[in-house]
Amino acid sequence: MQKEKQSRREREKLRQRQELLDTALQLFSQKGYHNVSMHEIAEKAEFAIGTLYKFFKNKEDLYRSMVLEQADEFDVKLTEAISGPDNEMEKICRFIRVKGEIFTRRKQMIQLYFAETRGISQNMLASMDNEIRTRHQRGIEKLAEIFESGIENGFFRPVAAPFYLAIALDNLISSFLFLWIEDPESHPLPQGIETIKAIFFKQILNSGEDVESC
Amino acid sequence: MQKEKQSRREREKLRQRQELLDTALQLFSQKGYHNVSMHEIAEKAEFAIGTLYKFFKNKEDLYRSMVLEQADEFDVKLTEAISGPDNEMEKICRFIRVKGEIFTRRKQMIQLYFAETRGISQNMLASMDNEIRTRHQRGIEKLAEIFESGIENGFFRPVAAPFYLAIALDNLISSFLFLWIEDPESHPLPQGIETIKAIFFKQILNSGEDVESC
Amino acid sequence: MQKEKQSRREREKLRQRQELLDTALQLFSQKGYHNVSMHEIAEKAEFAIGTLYKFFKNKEDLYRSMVLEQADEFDVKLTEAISGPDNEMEKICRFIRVKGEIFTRRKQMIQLYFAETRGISQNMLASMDNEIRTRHQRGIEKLAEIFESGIENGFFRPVAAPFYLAIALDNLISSFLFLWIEDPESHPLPQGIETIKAIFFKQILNSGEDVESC
Amino acid sequence: MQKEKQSRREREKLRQRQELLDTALQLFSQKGYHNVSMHEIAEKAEFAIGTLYKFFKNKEDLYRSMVLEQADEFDVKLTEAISGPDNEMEKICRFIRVKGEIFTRRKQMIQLYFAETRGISQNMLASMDNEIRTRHQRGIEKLAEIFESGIENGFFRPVAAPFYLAIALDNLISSFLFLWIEDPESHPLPQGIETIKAIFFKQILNSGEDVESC
DNA sequence: TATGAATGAGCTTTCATTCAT
DNA sequence: AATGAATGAAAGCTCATTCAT
Repeated sequence: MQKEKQSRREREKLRQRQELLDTALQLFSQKGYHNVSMHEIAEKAEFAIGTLYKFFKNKEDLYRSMVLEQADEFDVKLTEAISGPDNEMEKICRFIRVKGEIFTRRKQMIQLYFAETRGISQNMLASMDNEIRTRHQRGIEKLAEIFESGIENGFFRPVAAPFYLAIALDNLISSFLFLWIEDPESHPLPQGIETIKAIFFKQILNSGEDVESC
Repeated sequence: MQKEKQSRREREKLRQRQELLDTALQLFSQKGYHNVSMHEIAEKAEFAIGTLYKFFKNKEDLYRSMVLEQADEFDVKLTEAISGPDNEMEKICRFIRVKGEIFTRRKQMIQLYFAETRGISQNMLASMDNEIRTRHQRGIEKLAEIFESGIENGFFRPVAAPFYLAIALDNLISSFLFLWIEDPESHPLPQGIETIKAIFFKQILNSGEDVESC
Repeated sequence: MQKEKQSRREREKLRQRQELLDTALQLFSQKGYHNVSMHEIAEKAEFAIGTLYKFFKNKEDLYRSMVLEQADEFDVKLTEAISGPDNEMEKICRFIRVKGEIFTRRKQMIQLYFAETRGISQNMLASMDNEIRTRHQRGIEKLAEIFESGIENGFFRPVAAPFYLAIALDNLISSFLFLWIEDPESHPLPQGIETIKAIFFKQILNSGEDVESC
Repeated sequence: MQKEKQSRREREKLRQRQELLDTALQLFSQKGYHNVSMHEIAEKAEFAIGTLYKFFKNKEDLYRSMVLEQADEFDVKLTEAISGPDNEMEKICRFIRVKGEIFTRRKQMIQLYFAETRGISQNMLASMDNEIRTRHQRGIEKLAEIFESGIENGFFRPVAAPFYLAIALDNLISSFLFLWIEDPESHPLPQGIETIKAIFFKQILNSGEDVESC
């Protein structure tokens, strides 16, 4: 019973922590790190300022935790998408689809994510920066492996190093997703995907038929 | 003589202004807008704080001026690169080359430029933001026109809308340039250019030979 | 008990606020608005600068609050003095007495009050200025009503419009009070009151005896 | 010739000084000491800031000089008014008239003058303050002498000490002048003068006829 | 001699963080 | 354990004053 109570309390604590992280995400992505005060976060999340500092030792820590949490989810999903027994084209199609879904559901997060994965972020924490980059790097490497095995079994043509193919694809996807986010009416997602297929896959696929399945 | 003196003073003033802008660029791109104080800029540039305020009416104005100056140079050069009487492939080759040169000479600036041209920046000035984006947009449109005319006269294959081709190319270039900036040894520029050619141009060119000329 | 605690805290808060207002009054009236810094007020009142800003949202707000508080007390007391069922002469005697008492107790305040009620103050807040003037105006009008009814029932002689009589009396009182404040030994209050009686009341009273009662 | 040139130069200098003082009066009385910058004064007077400092060693000195100059003029005129061989009533009539004229011509100055002659001024310079007060004091004493001699030769009734009569009259005049300045339409000057006569002179004059001559 | 560019002390205000309750 | 009042370092900015030209 003591244990159960303990765990109930702990669950409660985790829930509160999550609430703070969610509020932080919302405010930080809306206004940027320096334009959000700890008081504002505490107030919006309906906690006392002191409580905020029980969960996160300072503003940086809160920001760091929030970004890492977001990156975690991002990476977990993308890794999932390109794992499993399916063939390479299917994996890549799923990669595109999942990346699109994440973008759709979390426009907020994207700003943060890209701010951090690009060399753009001037954010305090070299360490956080590195951690996120490393993770993104690993994602890219996973994707590269797909291309590698795809090339090995004759699915793709070796038009470039697998790593570069992964880089190219990842960025092409992002480009069109950004376009779509900024103006969804003028640039619907399917159009972006079509373009990627037309430019990228027509070139690297040995047989063009499979592209349609995406 | 009076006139000469006048212009000497004015030149001196411009030089000082430029020095301040350079210092500001350096600090802002290293640490981010909110982590640089006006005193820090003044001190680093070896001016009194009051002098800083003679040149720029406030911090925002300084930042704005600095970013716009950078964007100006960026855009002027890129626009130059894709103007003139040459054929489309040559223009695009020059575009790639010039973009690479700019990246090479001004790593600092790039962070800022991308921070602003993407939807990432939560920076105060919607107006500045818009101005830069508009300019970048125009650059893309110029590039799109190249593709359009290239398609019209049978140089390129109409694999996608010219605007999307421009988006794709611009982003592919940036991707590999970033790669190179982060780790020039592992990812030399020529390799990036090769990849772009292999993926992008092999696909859209009607005749493959010209790619070599880049 | 909860309630009591609440009210204790609130009382404490009000006490602190009052302390700040008192310090502000002291410094502002000694040195003038622009010659007192927020840090100086905070230090003298033994609060941290941040605490000062918890109570007043900026310097102007602090000044405004302080002046209005003073004016409030001033006006409340003077209005009280000339209200009630007594005859006109008694009211006016009380007006003189109360005005004297206020001057006695609050030399500081007077400087501020006069700075504001005269056309002298170039103080930022037209609104505050107006509010205080309006209030002073109302006080004068009340006094004028006394003269009016005093004239109606034959107590005073209609030597001038009631409003002008009020103006004249109010200023005569102030004149002698200032004299006394500047040098109480040479110009004791009773002498001033005697002079007002001799000049003003001898002239407007229908029967001279009542003057003695003041 | 050298001398003449010298004096021409000196006259020129004086003219410039006067121009600066005039500009200073205008700005200071409009906006208050702390809301006017030395640059603003220099610019409005069309002098270089350095030149301003050639004439006045600092802001305080400029302000001081300007106020004293104004007070000088004020006092000179009022002293003139109550000097000469005329009888007391005529002198006092002239005093009222001249004070009115000064008010009329120089609303600006009045604010400053009163700000300084009352205990109101929190202005830096105790010395200036004292000088002006002393001067004002002397003016009052001159007026008191009039009353004294007027009493001596039976012109006025000794209803109060001459000094207090002077104080009372001076303040009554100011009161109605202020009233008139604030709202000339509702409170024309003649009405104020009538009231002073009715209240003050009816009481202290031995023979009422002369009042009309004012 | 007149100029005005340059200076930097000092102002108001914000906000991350602490700690007594 | 949770609270939020209190703290004070540090920011952006102004302006009186100086001094090289």
